[in-house]
Amino acid sequence: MPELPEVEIVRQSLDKKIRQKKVKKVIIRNRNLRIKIPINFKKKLENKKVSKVSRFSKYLIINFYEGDFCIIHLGMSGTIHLIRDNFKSSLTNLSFYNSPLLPKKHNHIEIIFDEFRIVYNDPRRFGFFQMIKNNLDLKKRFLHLGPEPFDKKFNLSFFKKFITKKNRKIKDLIIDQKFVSGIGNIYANEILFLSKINPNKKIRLLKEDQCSRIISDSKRVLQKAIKDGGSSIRDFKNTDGNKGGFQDKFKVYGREGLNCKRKGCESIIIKRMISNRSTFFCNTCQK
DNA sequence: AAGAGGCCCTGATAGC
DNA sequence: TGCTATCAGGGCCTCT
Repeated sequence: MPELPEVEIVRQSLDKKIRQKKVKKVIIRNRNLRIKIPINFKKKLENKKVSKVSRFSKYLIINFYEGDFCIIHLGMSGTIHLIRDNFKSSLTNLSFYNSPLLPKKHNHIEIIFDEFRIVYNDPRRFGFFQMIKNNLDLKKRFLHLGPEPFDKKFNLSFFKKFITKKNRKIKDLIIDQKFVSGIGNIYANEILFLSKINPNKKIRLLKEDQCSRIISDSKRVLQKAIKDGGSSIRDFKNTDGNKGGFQDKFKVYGREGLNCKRKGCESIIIKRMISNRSTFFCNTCQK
């Protein structure tokens, strides 16, 4: 669920809250995430001061003045919650668990600042936290990933390098993070609808203008999602991506059996499995 | 060696 | 009511 736009929205609100703040204390409630939280994790975070929160692809990056970084990936179901601590004594008791904003189960990590804490919740445990010790290691960490859709490197000549003699379906290519990073299943569906390309289309059969179209529509769809989601968040409410405004604007995702939204098209949206993911499209206007 | 498919995990929902 | 099956899909892994 959290794809690049959702992660960017979390980044913006998190950055506003914790920039220039010092981590006072870390509590590990449950170490079991995709990467098990190591014993020394607490030590590596405590007493460090946040310079900013950045992002690459679907990864949040907490930058510290000490020169190291904390990467957070939300996986499928990770959410970050801001809980205000009204009393200093709440550092040692659990009264804040009465907050209606905080789920009762699956809270894994708490990072405590003065007057508030952020709580990482993740029922399915596909997310993870990881400390990175310096800039060089951070670069290495993302070396296997393709450019973001907004990157100048994501252009026609780059695209064409990936399509020679390939028997892959276009849907499979654009959710491949080694090709372009940040696009997940939902936005892949939306991008291909906007581009009028059938998700089953073999990439070797794509015309040049269709490649260009996919490139520009990727940028367009993600940028609009960020704008819509960004305008709907205030303060730091539940950062579940589905709470943003974009889900009402899906043209195809989740719309199996409903009318195609393209003007003049009278077909209905169908659902097929492609690359083991649900794929929604109009078989009439997506060629 | 590219591409298909499986696995990790829990919650929501469907069907009997 | 309570059971089982299926789906959700990001990233990584294995198999052919």
